[in-house]
Amino acid sequence: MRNTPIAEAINELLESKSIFKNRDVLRSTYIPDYLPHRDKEVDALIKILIVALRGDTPSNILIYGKTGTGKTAVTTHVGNEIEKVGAERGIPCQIVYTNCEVIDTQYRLLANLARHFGKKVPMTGWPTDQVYTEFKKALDCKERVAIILLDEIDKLTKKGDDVLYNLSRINSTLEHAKVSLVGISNDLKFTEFLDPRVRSSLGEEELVFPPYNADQLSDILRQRAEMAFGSGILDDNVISLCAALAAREHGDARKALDLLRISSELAERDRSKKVQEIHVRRAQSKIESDRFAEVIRTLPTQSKLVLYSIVLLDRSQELIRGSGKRIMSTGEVYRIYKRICSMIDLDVLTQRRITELITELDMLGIVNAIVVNRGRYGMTKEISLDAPPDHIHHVLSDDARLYPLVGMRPDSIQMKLG
DNA sequence: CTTCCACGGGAACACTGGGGTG
DNA sequence: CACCCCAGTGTTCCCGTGGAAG
Repeated sequence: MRNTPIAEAINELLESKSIFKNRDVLRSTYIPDYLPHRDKEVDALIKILIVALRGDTPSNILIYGKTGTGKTAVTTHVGNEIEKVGAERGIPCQIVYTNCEVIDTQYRLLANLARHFGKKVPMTGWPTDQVYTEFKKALDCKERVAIILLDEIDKLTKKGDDVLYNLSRINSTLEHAKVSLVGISNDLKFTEFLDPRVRSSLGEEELVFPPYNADQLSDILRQRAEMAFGSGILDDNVISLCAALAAREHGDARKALDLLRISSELAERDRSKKVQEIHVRRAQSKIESDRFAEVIRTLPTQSKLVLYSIVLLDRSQELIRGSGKRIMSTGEVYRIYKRICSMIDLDVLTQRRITELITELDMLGIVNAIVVNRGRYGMTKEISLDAPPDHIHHVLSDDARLYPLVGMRPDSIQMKLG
């Protein structure tokens, strides 16, 4: 039987043995039975939540820690175990996990909770207090303890802390059920802007997860690698390198796992039998540039246009005064923005709005923008690109709406400004 | 002391996608 | 069906404010 070249390539790839035994354990969403170097935190959490199994209401908890310090893993793990033990002993204890980055408004949070307890709530349409009432009714229909995990709780507080206020005092209005809240945040200061009553109620107990150091990260990686690979797949220094690179970034275990997984995938694509240091290095830069491209690609059109303006200015400044510092002001960016907006027939937003979009680009790490006071010459943001302009330009030019602009010379825009 | 330019908070508005009611 | 209500999002409008150069 004859195969086409493509079919042969597919067959070859299929038959070549994967270096993975189990790829999924390298994902940061996988939660192993034992979490290395988190015994203290697990213990503390159990001690607080255990009262749920005696039918009491556990204290509300706030958990802090940078990304990849195991907050979510520890919390969900402990939660699941408590729920399981409760079920075995016939004690009604329910854990509800909510990620507030996805479910980031009062309505959505309450609707989600209500649905969890079996109510049918439409995605939109109802007044919020009706959803709240429905949720309460569903919850209170029998004796139970509900532990509500609010991951990334800081994302919720921006849009009004009314929900948190209502939830934190819900116990006084319940007859049968009991609720305790576990907030997870990577922002230590997020309670600053909270209503003091909410703050004190939410933070009855506080736990802080310290970052992992390189040795601890190595332990975590070794544990996962044992499950993920057969023996002899990883070069000796691969794990310590992943750990070291991730330790440099505030001890982020997610980053460490991503590095290990991506570098193994790269090795596999290379049809290499082993994962080597070079694969880790390549994974490192791949992760970085993928993140960048992804962030830029998913930007709203208006933000893309602002960014495009900045890229154009960045280039033209180079033309004008050689390789200068390439710093521009909001006013300059806005002038260019208006120009190219009309060129591609898009609504021109106000400068007030553009200021905000620039601030967002700054927070995404695509540009640098610092506010300065230039005395007689007023106040502005000093803006500069924080990534290779060509890279940004390349990603931006993939957007169909920006086609008419691609290839336009920066100096032509300068000229048209007159 | 004035002046300049934009920052950034806050209110108000338009619009969307979904109710429920007569 | 028409009609009004609601939450949420993105935006505009208005405006007080900063702080060094002139």
